[in-house]
Amino acid sequence: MKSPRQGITSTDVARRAGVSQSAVSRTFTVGASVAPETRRKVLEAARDLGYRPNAIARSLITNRSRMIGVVMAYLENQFYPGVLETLASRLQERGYQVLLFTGFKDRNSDPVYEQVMQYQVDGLFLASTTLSSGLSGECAAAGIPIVLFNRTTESAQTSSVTTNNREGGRKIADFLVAGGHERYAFVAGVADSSTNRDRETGFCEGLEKHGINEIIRVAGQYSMPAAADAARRLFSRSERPDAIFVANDHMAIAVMDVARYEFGLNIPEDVSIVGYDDVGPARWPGYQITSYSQPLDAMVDASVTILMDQIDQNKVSSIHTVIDAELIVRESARKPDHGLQSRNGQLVWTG
Amino acid sequence: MKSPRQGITSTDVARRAGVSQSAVSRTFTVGASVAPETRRKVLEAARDLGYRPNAIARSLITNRSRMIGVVMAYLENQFYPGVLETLASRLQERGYQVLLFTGFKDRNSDPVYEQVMQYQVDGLFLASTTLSSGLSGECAAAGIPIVLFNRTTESAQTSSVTTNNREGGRKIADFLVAGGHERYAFVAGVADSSTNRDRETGFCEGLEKHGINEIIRVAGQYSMPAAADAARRLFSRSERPDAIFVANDHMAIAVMDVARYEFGLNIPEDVSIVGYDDVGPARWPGYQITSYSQPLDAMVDASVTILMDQIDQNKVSSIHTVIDAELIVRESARKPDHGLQSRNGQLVWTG
DNA sequence: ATCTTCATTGCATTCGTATGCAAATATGTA
DNA sequence: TACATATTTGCATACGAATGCAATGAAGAT
Repeated sequence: MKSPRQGITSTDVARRAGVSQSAVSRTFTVGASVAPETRRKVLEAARDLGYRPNAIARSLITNRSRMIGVVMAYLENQFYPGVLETLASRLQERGYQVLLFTGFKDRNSDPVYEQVMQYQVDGLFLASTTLSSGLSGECAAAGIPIVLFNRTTESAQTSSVTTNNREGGRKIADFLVAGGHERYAFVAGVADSSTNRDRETGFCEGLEKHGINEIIRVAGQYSMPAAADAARRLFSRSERPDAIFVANDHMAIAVMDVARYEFGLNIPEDVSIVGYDDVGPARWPGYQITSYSQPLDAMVDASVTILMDQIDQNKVSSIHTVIDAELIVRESARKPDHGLQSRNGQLVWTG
Repeated sequence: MKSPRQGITSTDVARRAGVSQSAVSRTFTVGASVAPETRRKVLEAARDLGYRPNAIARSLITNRSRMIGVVMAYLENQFYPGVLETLASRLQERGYQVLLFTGFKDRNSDPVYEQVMQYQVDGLFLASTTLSSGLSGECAAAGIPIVLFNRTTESAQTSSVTTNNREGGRKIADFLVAGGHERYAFVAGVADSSTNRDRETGFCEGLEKHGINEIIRVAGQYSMPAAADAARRLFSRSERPDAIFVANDHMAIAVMDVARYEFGLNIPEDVSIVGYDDVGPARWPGYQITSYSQPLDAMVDASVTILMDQIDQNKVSSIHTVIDAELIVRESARKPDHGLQSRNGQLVWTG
């Protein structure tokens, strides 16, 4: 039981070291002019007192909080915790912190919006389908760089990092056609998300190119229960599809489980399933999902680069980075007899 | 392309509204004395200018950042993203933000430690096995309340929230014995984590009570690959165990996969597996893990309460909250013919 | 010894908001 | 109307660190 609650300030250190507060500040500022002897005295005093620079006070005067706002509506889809982890890691390497906004699935997201603006974040990493539009306008006006992660928009003042979702959809179509399927289905994510739209467009384009014009489309809302429902509808049809592209792995898992445990189907003998993201469970022996891999590290690096550049140059611009990705072939879909290639231990579809 | 980068301040608003800066501040401070008419003028001016209070500046003067530092070494175990999501949600409801520290699996955690201290967090939520000891001492000295989540310690100045891990271990022992097993094994987490230690102790106690003194112990390090290795060792023994308690579900999944796909074992016919946490995948049809459920919401609520109380009272104390939990019975372990009870749609072991 | 040059240092101010205090105004009472 | 009381307001200052500017001192050049 104690309650000091008032910290050691640079002035305290200065007094003990017998120098001015400025000298203390300069000691903790890289590139500032301090004599070696002064620095030594300051560091000693600082150590004795247990001094740490107050990041809040620094932020006020420098007008830089060194915090990046990270907005992720939910973390249930395993893809996002992974993103968060590497993102935090990369940012911390550069001396930036993560101010996290998440868990507002159902609640109103207005407060989030207010908080983001009040905390003077230096940049914003948006990985949430909702509220992208509102925030981006306001931030652009405030000169705060934004990067949309795994989604994009036409807005002139936000940047984005995605994989080539449209090409991904196309390649998946090619792959499934090469596997010799007959009835194709698509389990969609949230309809108005750019990512879902592009994957769907690409998939349809790809199938049409092969003369396939009938695609059964069901909505999975990027959620497991919704995807499971969608799967039930699919498998209850008289003409059951034998090739299903599910807009992400998170939903694909639900679809596979319904296929196996509710309809007794064998995968891939009875039905082929292809996912997107290549999340952890996709690699588990029970799933082995053939999935379009989103290279997480590269995507995060690209995002961080965009943010840092704009912060350093103090100007907001609109950069859209599209990362190359591959279709990793595992066991959840029938394999074509050509176009497969082994690349560092993984089988890849090269068409 | 633009670069304003200088915000609207309370003084700007004051000028436009024809009042003092104090009046503006008071308008945005709950409970402060402002005449309705003044407030109206201020709010109007604020809206016109797009003013938002600067949380950084406020923190400096109030000596409260309204940020809680959250330290989670890694998010791979699905339990933690769930915790993070509800925690962020609860904190935001109370006007607190989450400053997240994660992704330092391999890297040195010293910098993390420095950052936490510099950012003047009002409290600290520690869900990381490592670095708990170092941080807790320093924070206690600085008067910052800490709560250890899902781990505990004897330190007089930190609080903790856990389930009754020891009793959990005991109940699992009872359950497995009631199921009529013969050879028992334990797949451990990180050896020196309090959580693992308690679960193990309870499990051994429970078995001994039934006269079982031989338990095969292998180390899983709370990681899937390590747990898979551990499982391989277990199943390669001449006398294969038929009852395994795995210290958490994350590892249990790996153990089950190895059992099924590498050793062709049937679960629970050939081997019973019990996990801990009751994470999302434990409920997937392919796993259906019998697992000791950690009530996430209750644990988070308890943690938040502890932190908020101590922040409000401005004193650090040591509170250890132990939450009641239950063994949820599913299909990964042979079921006893007694002691089971259905409770809101789930089967629970009541011994 | 005198003058330049350059590195260090301290002073004073600044960032944007909150708040104690005293002044000013409004409200109620006799 | 005069006075007491309650409410509202602005002034001035504080929070902790960074930084432009001028002063100081040391080193080097002549």
